Amino acid sequence: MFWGAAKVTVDKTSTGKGGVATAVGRGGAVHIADVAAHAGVSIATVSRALTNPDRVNPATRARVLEVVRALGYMPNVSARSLRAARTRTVLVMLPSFLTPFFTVLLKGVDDALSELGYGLLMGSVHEHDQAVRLVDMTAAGQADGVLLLDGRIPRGSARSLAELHVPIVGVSVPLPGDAPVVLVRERQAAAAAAAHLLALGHRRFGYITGPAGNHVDAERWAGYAATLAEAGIAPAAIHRFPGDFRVETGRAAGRRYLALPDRPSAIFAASDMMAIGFLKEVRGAGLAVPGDVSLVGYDGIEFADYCEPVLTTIRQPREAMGRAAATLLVRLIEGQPIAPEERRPELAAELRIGGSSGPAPAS
Amino acid sequence: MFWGAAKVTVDKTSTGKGGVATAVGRGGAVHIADVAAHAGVSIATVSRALTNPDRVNPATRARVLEVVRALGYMPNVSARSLRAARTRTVLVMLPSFLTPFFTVLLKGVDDALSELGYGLLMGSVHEHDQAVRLVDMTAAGQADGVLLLDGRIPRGSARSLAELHVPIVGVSVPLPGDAPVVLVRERQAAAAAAAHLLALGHRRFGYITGPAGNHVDAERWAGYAATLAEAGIAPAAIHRFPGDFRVETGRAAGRRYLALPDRPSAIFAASDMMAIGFLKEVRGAGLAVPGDVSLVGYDGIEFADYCEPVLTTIRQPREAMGRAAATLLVRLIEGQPIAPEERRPELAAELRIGGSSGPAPAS
DNA sequence: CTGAAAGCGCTTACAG
DNA sequence: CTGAAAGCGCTTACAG
Repeated sequence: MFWGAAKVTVDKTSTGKGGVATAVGRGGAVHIADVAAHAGVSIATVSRALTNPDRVNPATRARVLEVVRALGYMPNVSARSLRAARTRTVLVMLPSFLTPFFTVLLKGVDDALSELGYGLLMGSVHEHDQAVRLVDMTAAGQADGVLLLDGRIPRGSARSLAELHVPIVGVSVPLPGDAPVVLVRERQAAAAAAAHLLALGHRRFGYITGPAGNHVDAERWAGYAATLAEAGIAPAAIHRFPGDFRVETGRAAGRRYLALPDRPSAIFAASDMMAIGFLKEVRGAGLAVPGDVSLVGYDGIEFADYCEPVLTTIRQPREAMGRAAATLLVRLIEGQPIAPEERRPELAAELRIGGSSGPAPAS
Repeated sequence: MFWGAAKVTVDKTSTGKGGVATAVGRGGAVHIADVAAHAGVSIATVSRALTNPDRVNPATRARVLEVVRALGYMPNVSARSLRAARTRTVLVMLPSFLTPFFTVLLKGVDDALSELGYGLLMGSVHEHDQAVRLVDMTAAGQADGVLLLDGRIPRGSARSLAELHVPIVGVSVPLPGDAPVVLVRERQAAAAAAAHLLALGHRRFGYITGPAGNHVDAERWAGYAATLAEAGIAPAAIHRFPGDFRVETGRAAGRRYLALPDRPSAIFAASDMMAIGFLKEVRGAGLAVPGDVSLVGYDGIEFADYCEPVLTTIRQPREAMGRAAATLLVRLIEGQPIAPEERRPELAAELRIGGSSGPAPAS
């Protein structure tokens, strides 16, 4: 699924027993020279038949491919990469802990990459030295490009990355220069959440934030606050609960909420995980959702559907985001032209109304 | 995080601007010859200073490493792998869709591998040709060994894998021969679930199964049924709902359950995801959990804690499982001796009582 | 402890 | 359309 050349050499055909088992059995030690000898051609021709089929006489090509199949030959990846100076592999930078959000994004990336004949190397972003390592790995010839899925990458590092001419594409993270970035219309989506809550009659609002400096958090807040402002609610009147997208900070927000003298009746959380944490705490304290407080999350993870009540949320097109980013990166790597207007695709996220949001309490 | 040699050459040191930026800036084109020239030694010495530090004079080594740092040299991975005939990379086979269960397992794998200086290549197992591809990839020199995390691999393929001498370690999946496998005491855990339900007074039981032929499903069923049998409940009297670990099949089980004339009062699901799906359906139909039906899941995913009510479940030591498997595989790859009694470690899984299980209804 | 040299398995101009 | 040959960037016996 992630090794492009596999399409050429294996698949259903080499599943059989016969010569294959023998060949692979002795340690996968079938080399291009073996194929050449069996097919009665030079190794150059074998190589071409595999990587540039149309530069080889059809009959010769057929013979070579038949021998490849019979012997179960698989080109050595290191040798190929070394010589060709490209790995057909992409380094995907993720947070060290794979959340349900990234899991699905990654599936989109994996599927697209696989179709394009590229492999996937995963890199977890731990505390620091992130960007440095990215550059190092690509510079060391381990990958042809980088997919930045983790918005937590510090801006400075992203800048140096771009300057270092490593093909890079971001998802929901602004990159300097003209590096392609797949975006989501965060403001629009957050505005829809605000409009939904306003329509239910709410007038006292809260917001559970993402981590400081995070791009999507800023956008979500901007869309939410702007729409509320249009309805006469000043941003300063919106109670902000600090969070970092994780469930624990949602719980902390819930506890802070419970301690408030004058509680908002509507809460918008910048992630579903935080909404779920908040829900747990306030329901645990005996509050009714949405009877006492309405709640809207963000992301649209599967689990939102299994909350009690079902979480109203903004569904991000995670798989499409991953696919779009992977496709752009491969085009970038392969030097295909990317028009300016294609560099910042903005995908739509949609409000999905569940049971966690309802009419404002009479109060 | 997944590239061993990074420890030698980079980390905090090369973060600076100076020469590094310049060197990396021109495309990472710093080669071992550049380092050798700057340090006034041969490339052989540079190579040794990096891979076999103690075979180099300390003063020479220090000088070389200083130049490496200053130039930001990173050995080319393909060249190194090609020459050394090893990649220091492990291929991890996973289901194509990363569930919360595998996500955490993978984190354990990643952490351990990283500490051991190994990289991680992810392979999703799609429908077929799975094992073939595994062998192909390792045979093609892309990885030094395989970690089998997906119990769905057909036995036959696993057998051929083992016969092909590819270093392989499984998690919760029996492998032929003496290939190491990290196991969990499934029977014991399932027995604990049964004992818990019996203690609550239940006498009518159900079981939501895993996919047909799955090893852990068989073990869980065996432990559950055996314990119930000791209490006088014949296995044939346990209602089996077919499932495959995924949430959808849990929902289907819920619908079947609701249609039953004589409903069991206690259900044990072979996965949390199925328990969550079941919960959703039966609560949606107005049943009370545990008032009408008690529910016990399996896995201990985080989300079990956010269900309403909190799911009683069997918590598997996912991270430890991943770490153990990764460690065994590296030992196998590096030819270190592994005593027979170390080849099948059995980790404990523990019952975690939540709110989804309660006293049997009076009826 | 260090260096010169072979060679890992391929791909790719360069001829023909 | 095909082949001979160079060479990708390293590591590793082999000498010294």
